[in-house]
Amino acid sequence: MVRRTGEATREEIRTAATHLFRERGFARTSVRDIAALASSNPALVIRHFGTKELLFLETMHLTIDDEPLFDVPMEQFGERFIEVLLADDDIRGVYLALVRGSNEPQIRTRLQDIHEKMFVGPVRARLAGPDADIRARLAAAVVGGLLYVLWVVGDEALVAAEPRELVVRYGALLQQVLTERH
Amino acid sequence: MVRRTGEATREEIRTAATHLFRERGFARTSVRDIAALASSNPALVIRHFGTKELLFLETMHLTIDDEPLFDVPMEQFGERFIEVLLADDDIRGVYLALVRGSNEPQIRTRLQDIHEKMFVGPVRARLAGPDADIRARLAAAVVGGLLYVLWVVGDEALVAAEPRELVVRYGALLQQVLTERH
DNA sequence: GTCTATAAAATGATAGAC
DNA sequence: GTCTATCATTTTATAGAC
Repeated sequence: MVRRTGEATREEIRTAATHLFRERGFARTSVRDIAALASSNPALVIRHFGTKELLFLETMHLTIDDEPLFDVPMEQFGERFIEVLLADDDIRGVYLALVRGSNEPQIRTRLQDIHEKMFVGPVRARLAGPDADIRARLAAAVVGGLLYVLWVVGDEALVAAEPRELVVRYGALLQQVLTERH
Repeated sequence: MVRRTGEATREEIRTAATHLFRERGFARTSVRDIAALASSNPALVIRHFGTKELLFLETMHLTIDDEPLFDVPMEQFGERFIEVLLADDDIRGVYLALVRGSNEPQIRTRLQDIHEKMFVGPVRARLAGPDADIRARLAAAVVGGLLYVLWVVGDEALVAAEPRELVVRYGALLQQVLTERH
């Protein structure tokens, strides 16, 4: 067997780090906290992952299944997109940790990557024309605005609103932007 | 004379703090840094302002002149609003510092206040109907989305774009959302 | 009001025994 | 691979002389 017992420890540390970074963010999570939750010790955390920041970058990532998830008619894309984003529980924690940690250049770069792949990409794939890129980026700003207001700012009226109402209203709004009837 | 020399020191500390908090944010600005820039010392900073966080809250605020600035026809409001937000140099630094520091409950509360007064308020004042509040909040999310994408994420294509093009395109987009032609 | 000196605590990371 | 002990630094905040 090639497998070593270290692999299990490594995985426990990774799990603990994922949990804590999502919950408290980068700055408020210490290497000691992670070690404690993983029933390990700080030295091992560093030994396995190098630095706290490398561990953060290794755990804080997001992916989106574009093709299968958005196999809906184009006129329902706006609503469906918002629905998927708000339904996925992983997104919120990772997103918040990245936004609040974005003072660190590496973390900000990760935020850019995720923004590009999760927001800009899916939208641009559904637009055409010479200005498709900038239109997609502005539509992605609209999408990001909802997550920002719900999760970073925490607009109390919107947080307390019926999720379905948010999906319908903001979905329609996004759709309107994408369709762009002048 | 009632004025004491302490007032000048206090003002220098306030100025230094404003500058550094805008430039580097809360976490990356130390009381020592502020004292050094103010040609003072850490003890005096604390003596005058209590804690670093109180000093942060005293310096990081924004106001908007609603009435005089938005004295334009309603159909130009969207573009004008975006134009004003992007033109004001104070906003960016304060906004970034608040977003990145929003792990701290007090800082997040301040962000909520500013969001309410700067974004939700002006928009809602121009909407009517039973759903004016939620529509204003969703439109404010759209507005926040642009600042978020430009300043927090730093979408390189948008940052590099002609400011005028952003104002025109995103202004039209916001206008469309406010006018809401179905 | 001002400042030097320092307290008190927390942090990321490392050395070296096992 | 693991862990104890600790280094080295940085932080906010305070005590007390002037």
